[in-house]
Amino acid sequence: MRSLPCISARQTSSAGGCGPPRINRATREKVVMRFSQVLIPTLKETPAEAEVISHKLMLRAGLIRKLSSGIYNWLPLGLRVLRKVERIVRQEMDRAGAQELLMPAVQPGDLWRESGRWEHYGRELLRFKDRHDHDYCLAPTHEEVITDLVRREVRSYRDLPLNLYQIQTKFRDEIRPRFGVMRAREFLMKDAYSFDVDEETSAESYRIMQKAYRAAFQRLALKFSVVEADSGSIGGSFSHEFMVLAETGEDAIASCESCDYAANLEKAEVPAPQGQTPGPAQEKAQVATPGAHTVEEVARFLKVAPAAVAKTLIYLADGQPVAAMVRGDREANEIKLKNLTGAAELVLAAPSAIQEITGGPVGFSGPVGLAIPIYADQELYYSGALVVGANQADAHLSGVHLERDVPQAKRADLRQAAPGDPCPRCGGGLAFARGIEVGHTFRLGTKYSQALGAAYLDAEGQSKPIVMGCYGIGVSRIVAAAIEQGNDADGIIFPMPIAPVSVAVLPLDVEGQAMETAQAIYEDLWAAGVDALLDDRDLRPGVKFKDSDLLGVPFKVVIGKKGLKEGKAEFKRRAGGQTEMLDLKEAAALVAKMAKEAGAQSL
RNA sequence: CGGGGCGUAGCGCAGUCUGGCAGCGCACCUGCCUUGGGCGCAGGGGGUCCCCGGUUCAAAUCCGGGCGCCCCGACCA
Repeated sequence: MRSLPCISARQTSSAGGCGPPRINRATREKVVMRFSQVLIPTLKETPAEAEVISHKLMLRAGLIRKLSSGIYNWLPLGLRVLRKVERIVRQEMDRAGAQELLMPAVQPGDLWRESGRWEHYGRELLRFKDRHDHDYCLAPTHEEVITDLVRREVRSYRDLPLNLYQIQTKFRDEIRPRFGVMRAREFLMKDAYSFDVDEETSAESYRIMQKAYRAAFQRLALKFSVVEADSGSIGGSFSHEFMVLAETGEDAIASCESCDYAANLEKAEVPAPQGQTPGPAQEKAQVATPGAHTVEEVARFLKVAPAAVAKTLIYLADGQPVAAMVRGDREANEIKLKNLTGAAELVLAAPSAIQEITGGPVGFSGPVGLAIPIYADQELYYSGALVVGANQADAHLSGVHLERDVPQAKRADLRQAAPGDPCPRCGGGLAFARGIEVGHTFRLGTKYSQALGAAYLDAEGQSKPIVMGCYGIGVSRIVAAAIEQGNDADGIIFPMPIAPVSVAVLPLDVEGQAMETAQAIYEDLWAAGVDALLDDRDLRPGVKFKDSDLLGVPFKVVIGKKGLKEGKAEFKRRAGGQTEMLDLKEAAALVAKMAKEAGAQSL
């Protein structure tokens, strides 16, 4: 029987006597994954702060602990998961030809002023001053720094293309951190930046990253979907999001049932209705609608369908009032409106502002006579007679025809896609799902290279701006996303490639043959390149089973009296299935083989 | 930032309305027992009742102020 290479024995309180030899503290180069020695503070009860399942389970399994709102400690087992995710991402980036570097988390404000984002990024950018009273910020992303680096070091088209990435802690002062590490303020992110001579080669770099992302998420064993997305404050022409599909996802996704079109709901295009727009059907007329504020109330009062009513929403776009109109039974898409107005900030106007702008109270706004920019959803042009607010209390206008009565309105795609809408690409049906954004790829064009003067000399000696792309993966968020996808009543079910350990070895008796056998299997597994956790605690079997399940360890090897009598170890998969009896002599080798086939990699 | 809620032992909570010994379960420590799915019995330790101020003979409890956290809405990997 093997024994550990320790010089002096260490006893744990739980063993309470002459247990098996322990690893010497002074000589522990050897990996220690003994439950009694690792900090794994599992909880029976769920802390009150957690709402979603991944957050609850990460706390209960002792993977993380909160330090402050949106700021977490990663405990030993949680860190192992994080490191495994990180390693897969790193390997796929390297494979795709990207080069790893590391940039500072603390960055000078002046650089952000140069790109214009010191003013535009908003409160999410955590700013502070150093002792010399100079502005600094905690980096939420690294376009400025990487562009600054490249503009200094890259001169010639011969230096391009270039793809640089890092895996680093970011800080975004989220308005409302929630769901544990899912939406934390401090989080671990992989961010890559590509630099190319023109749009064509930049598109190729983009394709390479897309491919690397697909490979990474496949290896992470996550169910995901790639969708078209809004590029938000990062900017650029277009972008894709990688969504892990989960009911609790914060994003809604629309995808075509016939072709491969898929988009974030906030981006999903709505095609214009078919056919000719009708002419005016009625004369415009004011009607009394006492107390009818909502579309429902107005429609019921006037005995028309909600679709015959047009909502007029008053927004402030960078402080300037604008009106947005959608059909009464539709939802306005604020992202689309924001992009149409080109505003950095778009908020619904407060009731007092609405009164001031329209002359009427909330619920009675309408486009007729409004002296502010008006954006009207294209669908509204297919009605010959709309009901709209009259900009005075208790009154609406009926028979309104947009082209006749509101000629200055800008016709646009302004509403949220909804069930029943056709696919904007092929006309097929749209399906709706929810997802967690774990990756985002952007074509940046020359936005940052022009702002910061990152240029190269082409073969003719002409100076040209470098064409950029940027590519993010939320490493810490993936851990939460994986748990959202893999859990049951007993706890986490980790995919093998990112499990904190691949195998839990449970001796049901911590003295004698069971413990010796378990320890031998534990060591053989490590020797075979499979990481294992030995539950050497002197506790009842039930506790060990529960903890092992809670932690989501994919494989379990149980050594108990029953099996030992027959020279067998018991093997069970966390994801389900029958218990198998393995011959003790080959148990470790067999389990190691199965673990590797399932994607196990020792950390 | 707006709206709602919470803050009492490591965790989950009761006590607060109606001021009067600071409690329960789990966890932890000791002993016994038990040993195949969070076992049982006995004993024990542990409190800035979030902080500051006020009212009162007396404050976890009432009043004022502050801080922290969670949930619902607008931002993002």
